[in-house]
Amino acid sequence: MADSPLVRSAGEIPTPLYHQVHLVLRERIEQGYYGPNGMLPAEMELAREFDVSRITVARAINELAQQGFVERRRGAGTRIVTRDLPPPVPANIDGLLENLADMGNRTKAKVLEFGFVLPPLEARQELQVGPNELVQRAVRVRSHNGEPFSYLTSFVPGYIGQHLSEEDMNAGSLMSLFERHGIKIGSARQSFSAALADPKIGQALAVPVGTPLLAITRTVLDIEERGVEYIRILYRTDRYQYRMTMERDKQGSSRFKTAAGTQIKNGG
Amino acid sequence: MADSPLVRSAGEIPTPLYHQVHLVLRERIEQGYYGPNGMLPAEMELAREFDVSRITVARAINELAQQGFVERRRGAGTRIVTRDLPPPVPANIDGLLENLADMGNRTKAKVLEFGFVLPPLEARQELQVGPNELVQRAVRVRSHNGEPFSYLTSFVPGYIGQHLSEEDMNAGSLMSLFERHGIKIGSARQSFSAALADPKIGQALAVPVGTPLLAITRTVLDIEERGVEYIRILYRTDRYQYRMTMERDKQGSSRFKTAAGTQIKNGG
DNA sequence: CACTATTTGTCCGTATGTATG
DNA sequence: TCATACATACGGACAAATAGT
Repeated sequence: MADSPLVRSAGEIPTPLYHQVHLVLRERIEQGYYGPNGMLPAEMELAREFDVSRITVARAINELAQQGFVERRRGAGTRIVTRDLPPPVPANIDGLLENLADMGNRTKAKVLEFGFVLPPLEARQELQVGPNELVQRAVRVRSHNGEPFSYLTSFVPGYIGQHLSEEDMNAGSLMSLFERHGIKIGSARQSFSAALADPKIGQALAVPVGTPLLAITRTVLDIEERGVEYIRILYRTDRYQYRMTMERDKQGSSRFKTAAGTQIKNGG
Repeated sequence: MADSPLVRSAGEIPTPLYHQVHLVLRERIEQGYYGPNGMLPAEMELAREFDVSRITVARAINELAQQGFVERRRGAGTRIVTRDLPPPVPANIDGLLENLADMGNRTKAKVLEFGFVLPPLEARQELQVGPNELVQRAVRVRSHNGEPFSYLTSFVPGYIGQHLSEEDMNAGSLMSLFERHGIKIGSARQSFSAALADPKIGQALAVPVGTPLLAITRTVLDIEERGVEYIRILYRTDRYQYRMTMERDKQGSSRFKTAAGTQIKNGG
């Protein structure tokens, strides 16, 4: 019952308490934590759980009500409004899979920033470029059916980036662009993490600040193991999922053969 | 030069101006916008650029100085600190990889909740069990070197769960337990998302409420495609990363062979 | 119908944080 | 550095609506 503290402004992140509570409640509602057509716990109960004052909880809930997530009635409590039609589970999961190279074909990218810069540390390490070597940096937002779902910051070594114009970045996949310029993709490694939307990213993805985002960092190498692209992608989790399947190999060992793909969710 | 506008609290997002300025400046420095060993523009200049008061800019810069990104000297301006000595890349990345079955061996799990329940909707769908069929539910926290890094909620069909005691859940991997009871793991599918720590999870993982977490949802099937386990895992991103490598196959097609693994980060 | 417990709605006073000029 | 204005957050108090007995 002793709960973990929220981030007081004494700490690191100066985000108002009521807004933090708001975000957590919003996510719970969307995840079905309180059930469909359910009731939110009473203000006092939530105040105890989050260890804040009732007024702070009330303000968080009022914003939920203002956004149509709940309905409040004095004396009766707070009812969760059922957003019609819970997102249908796709009938054919595998049919919706898209691999890395296909991604560009079904989506559109908009270039927000473009230029040649001295790369940040991680990019330098991953791409194995010198400390004073310029790399091409691009910030883009990728959309599907006009709905933004990912925010990309990419770094490409200068000797490759010279051949890529800003218009190129608008186009489909970088993979096909690379191929066209004689660069043979050899391998890629990527890692998964999570991050919060800050004001800039939140605006670009049309989500509130503080929304949790899936973060994928990827390094692409050519067949001679030279760094070709270092990219960090932030995904809206309500519009995008990274899926993978693993199958045991025939030997029955503990190793799995894996296949990865992504799924863009249907409109919400 | 024209930058995206800051978000006044009058608008949607209640993030202090000085912190927004702080974030933008920090990113510029990391991206090399002002060059290495460069000087930050004067406070008044930045104040004009961001259209805020000089004091607001000063506060943002002071936080940068406190975090070691810049050095301030009265009358001389603000100098960007180059931090060389990049954090050493682990000598052997692949040596740190752990696959699914190995996970249990190096970590300890603590059972927080344990019992037989009617499963929530997604669990029922994934495991293909009837609406009134009981399944075993367990909530655990997994730790490495005494540091919690993941929060697991698992569902196992009743006919399997009968054979698994609460003590079993403390032990190593479920995979080896399954094998011991004659269940042949066939395949698994998982998807990646992100979520926020609520008070309960925040306490279990020792992070503040609102911390972004990597969320992995996994369904394990036996060789006859029957659901064996449905599990949702929330990971601290500062202590855990999910990595995967992809290698182009020999045909040169757009398909990749993938191998996945996880890395528990060293203590911070 | 009244009585009560619960819950939301509203106000006060106070303290601190934020942002401006 | 100061004065000012506004936002945030707290505890306390009370009123008003609701549901159950």
